[in-house]
Amino acid sequence: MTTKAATTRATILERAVDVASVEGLEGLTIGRLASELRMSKSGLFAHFGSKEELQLATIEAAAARFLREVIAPAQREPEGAARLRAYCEGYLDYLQRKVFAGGCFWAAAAAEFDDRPGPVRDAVRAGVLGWMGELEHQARIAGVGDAAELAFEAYSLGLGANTCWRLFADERGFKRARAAIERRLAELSMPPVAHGLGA
Amino acid sequence: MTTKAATTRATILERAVDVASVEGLEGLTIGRLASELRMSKSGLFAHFGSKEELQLATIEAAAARFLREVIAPAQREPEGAARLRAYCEGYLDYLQRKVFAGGCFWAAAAAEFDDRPGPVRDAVRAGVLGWMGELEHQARIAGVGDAAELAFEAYSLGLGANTCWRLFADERGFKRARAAIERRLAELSMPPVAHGLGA
DNA sequence: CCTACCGATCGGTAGG
DNA sequence: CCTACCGATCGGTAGG
Repeated sequence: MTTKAATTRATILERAVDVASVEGLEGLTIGRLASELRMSKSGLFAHFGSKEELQLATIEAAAARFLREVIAPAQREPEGAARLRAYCEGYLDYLQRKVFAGGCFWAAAAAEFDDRPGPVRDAVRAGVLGWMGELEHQARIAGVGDAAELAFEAYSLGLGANTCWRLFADERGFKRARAAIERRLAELSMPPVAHGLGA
Repeated sequence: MTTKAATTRATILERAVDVASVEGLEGLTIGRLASELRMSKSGLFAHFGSKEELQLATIEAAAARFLREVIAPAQREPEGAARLRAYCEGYLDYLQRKVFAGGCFWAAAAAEFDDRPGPVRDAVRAGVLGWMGELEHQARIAGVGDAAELAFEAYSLGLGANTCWRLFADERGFKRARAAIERRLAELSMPPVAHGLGA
């Protein structure tokens, strides 16, 4: 039954996403994944046809999980500043909730493939671009002058919090990222003239 | 001669650092490194004794390069705000100058090993901690209230610029990181009372 | 989805 | 620093 095959495929990919978030998309080996799932290597392999296709399918599954856990909940907030804040909060929450076993899947995949041209890099790029695009879009709606600048800052603070937490087991990165974002958002409600003070 | 062996070892490690910044410390294989350097695998291997020792030596060599290219030049500036700014500028410069073939060695190594306990992770941790510690130390001397917060922000913006540059070939991250840091440093010269406005 | 197998490459060793 | 080799694992295939 094609339904059963689809279920098996989904089971494989849920595990693949967590393995890849810890060991990387290259460290995600077919043999290891198969033995963890108590399947034969070739049985698992048949669902994808090549390691690259497995990597691409894993990225797709990670995107679906990120959408479900971070993007969609924030979309209950009205567009603009409220949704932008919800994205930032939601991202930090998603790290703390360990939605992926090894911290942010995208941060790991981006660092791993950012210098290796090919379909895998393109897929990672599309995922990260989508996230940064959402941040920028909401910043623009919120009336931020340089929305791309704010999106870059929010994105960067998320990366920093992820590194602090995974590398140092230091949860203070979450608080620090929140503080930086809140300070930045607070500035937005200041009258434009106030911005000239320090310049 | 022990001198010749040391020279060979240094040559190996210079290459290893660049390979690792692109392919990762796990993707740094002894066979590949040997063939690139036109050495036998076992000849290269003999310098280190295990792959883990090669990885640790590679991290050491990367630390020396980072010290030479980023830390040391900034240390010509007086301690405090000037040196903090020099660290940030120097870091962004070092990315643009392609001091490592694959962008920031530390960003790549941290993402790769942040979930894998062991000596390699410990060494990466020590390197990143040293960098963040420098930032925090100078922020403290500059009289910043929450020096750790500022160090976290500066560190994060560097990570973000690195990702933009490597993943998207987007140089605007450098400008954006500089803008964010300059805005933040500009706030520091404002009278304390001004900080209360947005709170 | 399985067993059985392929060539290539991995980290590492023996012996010089 | 070399040649020659080891067992294990890699991605992938044949055939069912």
